[in-house]
Amino acid sequence: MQKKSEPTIHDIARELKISASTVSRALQNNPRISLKTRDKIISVAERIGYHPNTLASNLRNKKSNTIGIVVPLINRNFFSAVISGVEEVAFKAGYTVVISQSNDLANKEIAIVRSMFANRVDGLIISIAMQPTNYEHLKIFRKKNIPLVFFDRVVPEIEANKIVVDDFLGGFRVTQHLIDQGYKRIGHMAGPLNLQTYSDRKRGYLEALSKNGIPFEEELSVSSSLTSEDGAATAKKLMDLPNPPDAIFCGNDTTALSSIVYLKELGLKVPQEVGIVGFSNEPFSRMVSPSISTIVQPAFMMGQKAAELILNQIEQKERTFRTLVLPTELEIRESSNRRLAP
Amino acid sequence: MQKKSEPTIHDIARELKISASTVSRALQNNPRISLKTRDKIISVAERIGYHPNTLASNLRNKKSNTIGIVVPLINRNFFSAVISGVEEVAFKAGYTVVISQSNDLANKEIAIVRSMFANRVDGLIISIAMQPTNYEHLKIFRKKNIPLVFFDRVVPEIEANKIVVDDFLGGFRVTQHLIDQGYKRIGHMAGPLNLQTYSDRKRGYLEALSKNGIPFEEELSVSSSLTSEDGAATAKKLMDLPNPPDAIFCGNDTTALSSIVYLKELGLKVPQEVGIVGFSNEPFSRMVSPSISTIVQPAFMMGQKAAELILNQIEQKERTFRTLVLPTELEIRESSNRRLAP
DNA sequence: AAAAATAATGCAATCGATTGCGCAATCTAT
DNA sequence: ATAGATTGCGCAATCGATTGCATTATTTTT
Repeated sequence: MQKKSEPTIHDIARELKISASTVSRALQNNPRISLKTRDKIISVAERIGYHPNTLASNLRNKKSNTIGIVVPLINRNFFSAVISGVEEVAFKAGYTVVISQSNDLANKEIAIVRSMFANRVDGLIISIAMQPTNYEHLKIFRKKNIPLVFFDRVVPEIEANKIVVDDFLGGFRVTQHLIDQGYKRIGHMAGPLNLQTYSDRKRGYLEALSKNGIPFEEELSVSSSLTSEDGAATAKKLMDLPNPPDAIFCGNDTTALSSIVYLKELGLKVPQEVGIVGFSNEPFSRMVSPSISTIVQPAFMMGQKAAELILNQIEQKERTFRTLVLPTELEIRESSNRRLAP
Repeated sequence: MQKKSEPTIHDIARELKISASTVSRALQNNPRISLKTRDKIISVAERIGYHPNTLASNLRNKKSNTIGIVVPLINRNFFSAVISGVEEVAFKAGYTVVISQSNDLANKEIAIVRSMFANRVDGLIISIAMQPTNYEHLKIFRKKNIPLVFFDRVVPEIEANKIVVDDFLGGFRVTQHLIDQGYKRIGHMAGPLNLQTYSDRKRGYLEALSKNGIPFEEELSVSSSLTSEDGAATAKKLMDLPNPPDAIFCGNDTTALSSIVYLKELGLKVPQEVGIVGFSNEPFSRMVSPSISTIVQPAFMMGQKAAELILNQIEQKERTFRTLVLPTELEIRESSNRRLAP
């Protein structure tokens, strides 16, 4: 269907027998235009239903007033909380936020990032997909000097502002906590180790074992994509070992939950017989039974910081790159708390 | 920082001493350009790192190849599944999808929708916020003839393609099921009744009561925003009644879960003493204990259909408006199943 | 009242890609 | 060899908003 053509500033100009320049300036409250003229312009604009064409404006200004944000999955609470944080700050500053998800697939991420670039976003905030690539699609943001902020899952080789949580300390604390609870054989359900997030958590795990004089056994750490299905499968793998663990530090809450379900099926009691700790504090974690001990990340704040960083970059206040490391907290709940267990 | 100016088709043209028209046509594989010239153009384009400026192209074409989707909350499984369905179909058809969330706030919804309009999305798919408005921001899509598809939460007074699930039948089945299980006094935790979704569910509930000769008592139906907190508060309200219900049909799974938690605190057994059914099948619902009976909605399919409808409209294959009603299924789990309960 | 200063507005180019129309070069047919 | 067809490409306008520079209208100054 033929697009009805929208009224433009030229239509307003024609109606009032003035120039489009004047209309444009009036609509931007440029003081060079008299109040009288401006009022006339505004009233005509309203009458004919004028809506500025941002495309034209963006083209001319080389600026879209839009910030792109790319996450692996929007339905992970951690990511949606980060998004909300970004939105809060960006909206206040007059920016629009466009969200996309990569589904952890490299190709989709590449397509999305290209499209955002093509649409000339003023900045990009991204947590990269699990599936590894060469990150050429992100390097062009650096090359073209378009503000880029990584959060949570970062690309070490690209120079940019980055915000991460202290995954190492998180992993360390989880493991130390399990040891303190008297668990003797602690397994680890790791994420893809090409991502620093997950390798740091594992390093924390190893460090805690080592500090406590517990030898690490390769078979006790299994890496996967951390979907719900992976959780059950990995739990099975671990429990099928000749010498199975009596506690599992899971890479996220989703796998922690599916592990608990699997252990229940085996007739094992959590936390009495097997301790479980997750990571990221999904909302269901405190509601399920047993409630899941987990690492709480300041997701909303992470989003706020990411937005602040990118706005600073866009507005050229900053020329150096920083890596912010945000703190995490261990929230001890039932799934790892033998002392409180009935 | 001065935006480094991107190479354009004019740069390519200058380099090869040909016109920009030719470059433009070559890059679109227009047969009017000879293979030899095209190859030269493409190789120069690659060498100098040319990336088309979609803004300019969209402006000229009055088309952005973008579909907007607005949902109340991206971290509700139902909505993120719909989004995934939309994305799947839209990507295949060569469209980009931009996602935004209204947080159920009218003002944010208005701002988002305006911005999408200003950016000239080719179509908009929306599930409206709980907070009611006059929907002027959506009516302009109709006025300007820009394709608009409502899903789940629709605006009855606006003529457009709509996709809903059979909420009435869903509500009916839930209630009938509870009656079949022998529950005698069935409460209902309703959503905001200005939304058809929720009023239909309530109508289903009323119809089932009536069919079974059970008189409806006003105090047994409480309306709220259905957040987790609302769930616990409403459950308290219902259980504090002089004659409290022995079953609750909750407006969603989130409130079903928080109700269960609250009932447990009261020392009441679910489903033995109180039966609970939710709506929408969040992933946690089958994992928690007791697992939550719920209504399964074909969310992903809903997204696919929404995308198909909007693509048809964009490509002018359709001129009439339809309302698709998708089926739902009752998934009986532990929270309402007295017979299986230990 | 003429000159100078100030205020208000217009002209035309620009952002980058697209496209109708026309011109020139090459090829085909007679 | 020449009219006619075909192929390959360029000119210039267009999409809608913005802005440096000029121009005109108005006010102030002497």
